[in-house]
Amino acid sequence: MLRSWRKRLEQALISFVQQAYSLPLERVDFAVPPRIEFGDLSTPVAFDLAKPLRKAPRLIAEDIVNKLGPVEGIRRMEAAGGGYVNVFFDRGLFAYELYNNARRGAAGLVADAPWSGKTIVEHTNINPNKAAHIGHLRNAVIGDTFVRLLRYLGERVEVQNYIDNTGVQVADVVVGFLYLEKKSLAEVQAISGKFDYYCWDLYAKIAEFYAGEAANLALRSRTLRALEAGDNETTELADHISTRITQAHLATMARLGVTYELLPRESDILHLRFWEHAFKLLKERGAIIYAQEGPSAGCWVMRMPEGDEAAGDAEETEKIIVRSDGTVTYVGKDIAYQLWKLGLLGMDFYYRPFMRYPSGQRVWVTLATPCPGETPPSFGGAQRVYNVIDTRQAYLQKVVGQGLRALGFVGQADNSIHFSYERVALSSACAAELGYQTEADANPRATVDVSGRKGQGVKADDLIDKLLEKALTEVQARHDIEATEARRIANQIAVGALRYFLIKYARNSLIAFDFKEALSFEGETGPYLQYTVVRANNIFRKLYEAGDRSADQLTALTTAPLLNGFLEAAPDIWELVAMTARFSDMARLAVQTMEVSHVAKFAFALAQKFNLFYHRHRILSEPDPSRKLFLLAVADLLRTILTGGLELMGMEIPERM
RNA sequence: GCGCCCGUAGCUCAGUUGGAUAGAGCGUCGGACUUCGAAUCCGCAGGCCGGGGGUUCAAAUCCCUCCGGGCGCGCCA
Repeated sequence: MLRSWRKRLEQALISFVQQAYSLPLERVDFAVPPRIEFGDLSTPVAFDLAKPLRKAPRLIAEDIVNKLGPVEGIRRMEAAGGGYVNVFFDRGLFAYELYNNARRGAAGLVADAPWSGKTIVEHTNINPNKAAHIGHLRNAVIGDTFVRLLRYLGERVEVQNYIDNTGVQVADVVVGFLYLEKKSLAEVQAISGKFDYYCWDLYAKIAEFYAGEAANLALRSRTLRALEAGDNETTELADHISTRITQAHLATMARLGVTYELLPRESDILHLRFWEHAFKLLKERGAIIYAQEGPSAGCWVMRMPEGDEAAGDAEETEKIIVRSDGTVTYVGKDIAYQLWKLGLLGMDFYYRPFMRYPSGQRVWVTLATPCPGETPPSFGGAQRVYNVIDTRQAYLQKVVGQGLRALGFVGQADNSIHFSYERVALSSACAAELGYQTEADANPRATVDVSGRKGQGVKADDLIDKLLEKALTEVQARHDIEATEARRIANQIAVGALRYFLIKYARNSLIAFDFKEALSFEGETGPYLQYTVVRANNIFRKLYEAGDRSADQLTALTTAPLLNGFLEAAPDIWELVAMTARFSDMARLAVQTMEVSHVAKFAFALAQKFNLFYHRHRILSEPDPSRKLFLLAVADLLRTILTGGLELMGMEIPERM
């Protein structure tokens, strides 16, 4: 809605500049003034006109203010500072329209029509050979929040979680079971308890096993080849491991409200010969070549230009795509997968249902052979793909893009976007707490890497359990309610705290994980936001309990003149109202910049404003009925918008806190 | 060596396409619960935005350079 108001003003300014100065303007930029006294919108347009008009910006601004004439919804304008044009809305009219839109529900908030085509977001992508840890959670929560943002803006989104079930990491655990623990498939199947935790420990032992005897490392290559060939006992064991671990990952993510639609498996890319097809194309185009000599002799490699070629110091590095033992690296398989995602491969998977969420939503998994039963939805073939992968893989993503370009898919390569983010490391204190380093080693400024290979990290389920336990204590300290209800609320709080913690940092910022911060429920945290909405909801619950039904017809009773009277007299409340209008702008910005932390920062700022409002104005005991109506409308607007913000972040609103 | 990222208050971090007096949280200290629930609110203190140069009417933001830190450059992913 704010956008249409802005548009109206922009049009008026453009035609005025055309008329008065005979200058064509394509667009006018607007900003939110730093303080509410400066108005509701501000434009530096006079600064841009200063040069062509050879006139001081301040004078141009005054000219615009004096001569522009009336614009619907604009109460007044003024020239300010060195040449800003500050614009003041008709507060009543604005609030009235805003409130009526919001009351229509989510649809009232959505501003954009969907553009044609489908968007695939690929996230999580944990190697299915061990339990998920805190680093994986950051990926999944950022990815899931981004998906919610895209859907809010009206885009058609398909969520994929790639299962790398034929890679070295799975092979390592297979080797661990077969040769280190000497277990048969049946024995592995019989392992009870948390299988992902069991594999976490086993995987941590494998490096030592390889280092022990030279022959041990050959077992990895042998296992890897068996996995690619398929249809053997080794593959059966690997399938059991990766499927069981994938189930564990999906269960962990479901605890946080993160869901998927398709699990594309790497083994199917191989067995359906997606890779062979892509390999053929790459060879035909000369995108990859066979290395006769040098360190990569016997491998198929892609040449990557490096340095400034024009300057003549063009050095080339080689990226191995097919190993000398004939197996394919991750990059090779990813090129084939990207081609499929963008609908460029001309081949498709087979599918079967993998599991069903409590909501009824279904997750599908790819297959290499036809499967009778339900017809799957149409997967793949997207116009645009976001790959949520941490920044350390930027080089590999570049190689994959290079591969697509070499095949002639230049525009499509640009539409396959690396959604890059920094990793989570352990703070020094945290690493010491977990016994990964001694107090003496601890450098308070440094961090310790999370490493699945070393078995170092905070496991996702452990962290969620810890949050849950703390939340339960807090809930029980405040309310005397039955156990299941307390647990449900504690769960909502735990999830809110964790998701907010993982979203509030900009994606470029490395998170030094610290239990004290992650487990905090005060200040800039998820529970703070939830508490804010709970407070607002309580007002309406109390009202209802007292038999007051006026809230049911708030919009009918709340007229623009009534709103205007109060809003003109209360700049702090107007500031709160005006801020809620920026919700859609914020969502658009978050998608444009691929920065989900904007949602977090916006929601927090809004909650702060509301808590201040809540503190200053007592609503239920307000004696003036029309003022009470006004305050109720403000609280109602706020809780609607803030609830929408929390939904974007995957946070639920507890009944009480 | 080459490439990418970062450096803002004691600590952890925000800061829209360059815009008006650089903001939060935590921590410290001091206040506010007979009130719609204090998981809250208010106040105090705390900054050559790593250094230097440049572009601009305007730089924390863009360019150059130096210093300090992280990551990548595997027949792992």
